[in-house]
Amino acid sequence: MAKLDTSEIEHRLMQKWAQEGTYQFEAGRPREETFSIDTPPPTVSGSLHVGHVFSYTQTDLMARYARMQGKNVFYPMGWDDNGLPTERRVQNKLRIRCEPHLPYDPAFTPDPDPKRKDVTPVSRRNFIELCHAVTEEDEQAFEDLWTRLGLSVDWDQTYTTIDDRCRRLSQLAFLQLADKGEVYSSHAPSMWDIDFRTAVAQAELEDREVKGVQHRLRFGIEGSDSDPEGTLTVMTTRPELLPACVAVIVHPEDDRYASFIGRQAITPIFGTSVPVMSHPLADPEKGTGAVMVCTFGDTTDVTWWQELGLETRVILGRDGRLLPIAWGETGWASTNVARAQAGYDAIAGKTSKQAKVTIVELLRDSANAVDGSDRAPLEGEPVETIQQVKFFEKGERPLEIIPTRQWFIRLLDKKEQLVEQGRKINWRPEFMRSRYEHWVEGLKLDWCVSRQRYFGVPVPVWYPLDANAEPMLDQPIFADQATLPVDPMSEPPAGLESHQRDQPGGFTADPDVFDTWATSSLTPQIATGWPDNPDKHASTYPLDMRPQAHEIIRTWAFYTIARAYMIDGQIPWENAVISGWVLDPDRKKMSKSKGNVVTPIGLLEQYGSDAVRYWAAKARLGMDTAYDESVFRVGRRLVTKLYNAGKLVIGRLEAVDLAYDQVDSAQITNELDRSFLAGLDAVIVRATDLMANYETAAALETIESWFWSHFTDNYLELSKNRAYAGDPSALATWALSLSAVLRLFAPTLPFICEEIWGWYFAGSVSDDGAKPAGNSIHRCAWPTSEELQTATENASPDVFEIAVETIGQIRRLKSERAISIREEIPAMEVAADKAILGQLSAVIDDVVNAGAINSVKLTPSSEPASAGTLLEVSFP
RNA sequence: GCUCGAGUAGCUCAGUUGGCUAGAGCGCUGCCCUUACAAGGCAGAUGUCGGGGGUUCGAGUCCCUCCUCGAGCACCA
Repeated sequence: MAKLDTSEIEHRLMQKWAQEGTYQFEAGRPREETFSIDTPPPTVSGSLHVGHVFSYTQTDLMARYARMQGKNVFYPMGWDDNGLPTERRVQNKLRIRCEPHLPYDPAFTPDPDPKRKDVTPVSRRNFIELCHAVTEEDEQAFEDLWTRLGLSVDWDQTYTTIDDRCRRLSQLAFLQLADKGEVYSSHAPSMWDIDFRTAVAQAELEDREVKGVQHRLRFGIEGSDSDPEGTLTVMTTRPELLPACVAVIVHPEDDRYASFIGRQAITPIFGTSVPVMSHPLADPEKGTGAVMVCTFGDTTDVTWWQELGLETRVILGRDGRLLPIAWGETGWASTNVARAQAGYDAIAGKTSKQAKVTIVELLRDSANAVDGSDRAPLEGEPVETIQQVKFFEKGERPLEIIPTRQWFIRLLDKKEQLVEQGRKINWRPEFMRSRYEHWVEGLKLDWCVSRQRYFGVPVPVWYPLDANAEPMLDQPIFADQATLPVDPMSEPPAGLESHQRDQPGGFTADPDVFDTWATSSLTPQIATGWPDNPDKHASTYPLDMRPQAHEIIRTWAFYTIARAYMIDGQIPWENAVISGWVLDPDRKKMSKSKGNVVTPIGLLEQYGSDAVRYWAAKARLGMDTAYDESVFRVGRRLVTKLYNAGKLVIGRLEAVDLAYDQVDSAQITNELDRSFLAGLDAVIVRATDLMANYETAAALETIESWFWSHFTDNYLELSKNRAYAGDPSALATWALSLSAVLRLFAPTLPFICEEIWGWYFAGSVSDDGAKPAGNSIHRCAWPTSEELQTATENASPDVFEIAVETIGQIRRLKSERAISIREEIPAMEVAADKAILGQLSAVIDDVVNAGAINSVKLTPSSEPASAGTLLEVSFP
């Protein structure tokens, strides 16, 4: 019991728990005795921030509570290391870039000098090896932080989303879906990031506001050359897509354009003949009411293109630059080939942004864009506007829609069932359910799972090559499920030889990898041992709890529910527990990109792990919380108080050589003690109820406020004299109540509670049910009413409250007179109702002792005391 | 535009199914070194419960409406 040194305690206990396997999952115990958690595998992209500390602590509270309820807690940890964030981090950190066509160089070592301007191209295999090396380093740092924070994770249950088992399960789950006809590949317009050069899924899109300029483009109408009214004007923010125009759409009931429907319009400059058609999605209120459809400017274009069977004229390449296009007899048709080609050559090879500028200049300069007329193709002045544009959530330039071949998992045919699955899950807080439902109901696309990247789980597919070495994409060769994981880029499919790779009549690999979510949506299966360890799976699945943040309801939660439904028709977990965000004092979300992040390890050093956990535990589930360091200080104060209270109580118990297993609650006969314990009992009942409902913050509030106002500030003060005098009732009460207090705080403050527990309670106690057994408080039972029953029989908390009110008034009188609490007062008078005085008289000795009162007079009064009090204390 | 959440003391927040005089912590003021604790203790001050209307014996809490902030989804020519 030296001076409190939280850092020393933390390091010592971290080691003890690891050595003793305090948090180990016990294989073989039945499902109903198990509490299993589908832990979010954090993205291993460099560093954890204070938001992680916040939400993972909230999960740990539930894990620890369940463990104290006698549950066999299954609390695994995963690292999500596959995917773009890792690739990007490795690229930046090591100054390299993956160039898949390069040969493997076993001797390559990166030069991470940050001053170096250039970037070294490396082979795919080198790149993947370096990704592994970097993530291993990061994962160790993450584990160290979690351990220091006191997460009661079973470190034997870990996985990384790129490890062999995850790659195998990810591929297996995909192949099983292929067997059921739930996956397909198609060459279709897809959301495409031109920087990462990969397709992205609907769930990874986000809208951002971008300044745009609206231009009015005048199209000619075929056969109306001489008619001054024979033009049609469209409005567009993407004039550079004019060569990709395939139709003009108007609303079927728009009278202005009724006579144009069914005729052909001629695009300015390029002289392309495109049909004028009607479709209800054209909004007469917007722009001119007439829209040009391009392949592809936005998702509505895709809809029109599909529903109206329009032509395809793609001009954007995968790098976001305009493709070279030939016009004329063998190329694209135009009423004026030379002019179309000249116009296009001016924009070919440019980015969309550059081409936009050029094409507007061309249109402006063009006096007679429409053949044989003088009508200027640009009408009026451009108008600036703010538009909502779709971005990849990790991207920096707007997404384009580019036709590519991608693999999809069918979801659109399961929307109703997936909403239904969501209704079987308890969402905490409940209102988060609506986020899930809105997302499912708003789904527009199947799940695009292929990515044109490198550090991921390979799509386990090859294609046969025909005699011309062209892949037969409609005849994919799926990998044998017994040989997973497989890398089609380095292994041949069953029945073929490596030398046939990329040869006519041979095979070629699908070069893509899966979307990270395609693997992380399987964490319930990965963690619980599906399908290799059926016993473990049966004893942990479906899991009890999925903790996660609200911004990934549409990705992780949704995909996980969908995968589980397709695998076994079940919900993956009973409870979706949604944490809030940590906001900085300006109420912006704290994130690395905003540069306002505080490093967690520094906080743990400064305030102690328990104090940081206290801050996380005080926040209500699902509520965003402002980052406020004063709460850490409050937590630290609580830790210090517990330490000191523990020192006082245990110091006394040891001074009289009273071991915990000698404590006899039948000796608790003093009314103050009994009444105090009755109040503790009420706190236990309420806290237990709240914890069972995942209301950890409210439970802590209940325990904490009682601890200060009843336990330390009043009960210990009131009973101290008796305890020092060796009164068995007081000593037994001290032992029982401190034991309960430590266990109530143990989930929130695991370090200090374990430390104090070790001074006295650990190992010295019997294993008779209510009394805790074992060497660690974290394997002990959560307090119950039963363990206090002997002492609290027929006791009411009221007597203690009356004593508290009396000592409170004594202190106030002394405070008003500016005298020390120890200063002796010769006489005191208490006026109150007879019944109150009766209760008070049973405990008055403790009150006058604690208040240093020499004599007391109890005066019955028929008048009620002053408003709000039961009694009136005065010093005559 | 639709949906969800939030609005309570200077700050951060709690207020169960309507019920005594609306609470806590921080901060602030004053007092007290009391044998666990000065990294402490005790005491004190502080409110148009976002605005308006309604239901009720009674509304921070229920209903209607409006305002502000945050978020999700949709639209986005």
